[in-house]
Amino acid sequence: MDGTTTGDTAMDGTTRDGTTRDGTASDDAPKRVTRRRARTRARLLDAAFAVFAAKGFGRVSIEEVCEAAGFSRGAFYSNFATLDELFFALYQDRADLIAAQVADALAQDGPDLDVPASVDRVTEVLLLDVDWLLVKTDFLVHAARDPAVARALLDHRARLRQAVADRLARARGHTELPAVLGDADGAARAVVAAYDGVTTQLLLDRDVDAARGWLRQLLTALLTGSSGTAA
Amino acid sequence: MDGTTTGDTAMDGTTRDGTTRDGTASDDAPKRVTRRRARTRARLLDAAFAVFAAKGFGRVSIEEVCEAAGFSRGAFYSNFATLDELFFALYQDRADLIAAQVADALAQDGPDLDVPASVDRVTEVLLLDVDWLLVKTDFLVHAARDPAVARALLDHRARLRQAVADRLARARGHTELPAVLGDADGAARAVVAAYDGVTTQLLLDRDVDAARGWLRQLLTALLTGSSGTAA
DNA sequence: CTCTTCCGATACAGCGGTGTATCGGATACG
DNA sequence: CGTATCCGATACACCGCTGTATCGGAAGAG
Repeated sequence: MDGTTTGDTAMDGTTRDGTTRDGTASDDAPKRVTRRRARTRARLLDAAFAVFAAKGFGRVSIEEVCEAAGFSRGAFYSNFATLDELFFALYQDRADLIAAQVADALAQDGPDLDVPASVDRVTEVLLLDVDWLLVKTDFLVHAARDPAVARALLDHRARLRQAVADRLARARGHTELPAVLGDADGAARAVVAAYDGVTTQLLLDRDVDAARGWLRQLLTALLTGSSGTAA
Repeated sequence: MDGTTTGDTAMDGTTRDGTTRDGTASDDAPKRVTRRRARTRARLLDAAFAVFAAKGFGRVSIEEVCEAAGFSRGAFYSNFATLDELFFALYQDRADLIAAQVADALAQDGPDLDVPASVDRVTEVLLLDVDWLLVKTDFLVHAARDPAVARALLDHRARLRQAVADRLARARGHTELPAVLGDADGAARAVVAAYDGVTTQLLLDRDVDAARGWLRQLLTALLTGSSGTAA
């Protein structure tokens, strides 16, 4: 998880660090980290996020991203090989961030699970930023047609699901969970599915509060078997 | 639901039937239906579906659609004003078809609801064609950034949800449903959310059978409170 | 401070797609 | 069967964007 791609799969991160017209060998060890470079890269990623959220990945040109970031195309081509590559990096960064936040939210209460409280915290994190959901869905659509990208997304989802499953398993016995969904992993899958489902609706009506309340209700229903009202 | 758009909102279906260089008034009544026209339009739509499914709406040009349909761009511009408009029409057609199939599947058993059987039938219909799910998700992404389109999609979803809710309400008393989700409408929302959630996963792993089984399990869990195994 | 290295700006072809205007052949109608 | 109409094919001008090659100035090392 160093930021660059693994190497053997598609989406080969051969930008310029190592290959190109220097002619030197293609070691994946960048000669120097160079501070300025990191800053422009970050600014490019931020600008790209904003532009993608506003117009959708499919309708964005490299030039637009550069303009939004205050650079010219030279900067882009120095940091990325293609727009897809930038998109991938962008997703990776933000997804890791979210995953950490979720893990954090799940770790906050003691060994016995306080379902409503946990659900509230996780819901807060997951449905915080509509722009992120927009970009994430763009990425889903993108991944659905590129196996390599799909794999990365599946990995990320698996990590999230695992965190949930661990949490649920740890609580088994303390708080009784309805066995209707199978083991903890099955329950975790259900949680993720609920999240995805609510996300879809949220993208259309843009009502974050409603989505949060609704996700809470859905999750507590799934996990406890009783309604979790009181918005 | 006449095929063309409502008129006052965005996505104005002004193609050529009524306006353009004829100069005549812009009645939405096309002068003549013209049989050939309908056929080419249908072929364009079919070709577009295939191309969209394969490459994604964002990566498809008008020219590609025409080539796939065996026409030249003249045919396209004669039938649609923009690619967005075609996409909208395409979605409308297929969505109506699916809605009808679902309604049909729901109407098949008697007044008391046979949950597993109904779930099986509906699941079969909804997760039949991965290509459709791909296009549908493209459309979602599209709608998420265009309020007019979002509205159309929300309407369609509302219709589906209503069909489910009606079916569930009709069964109240005959088959006891767990009240954890609130009224029939709440349960219907849950059903839709489960569908959307499973769809997301399916787009990534492309495992239709697993998705069907999983959706079945999820739905029966939600609607009966007991696991619905035996794949 | 000097010098090397690196990075991003600029210039340049070139392609692919768009939208429009025009025309010849197909189609429905009497 | 003739004819008015409609439809789709063809040709044309036109950007917008891409990718590359080159260069001047910033940043780090000594």
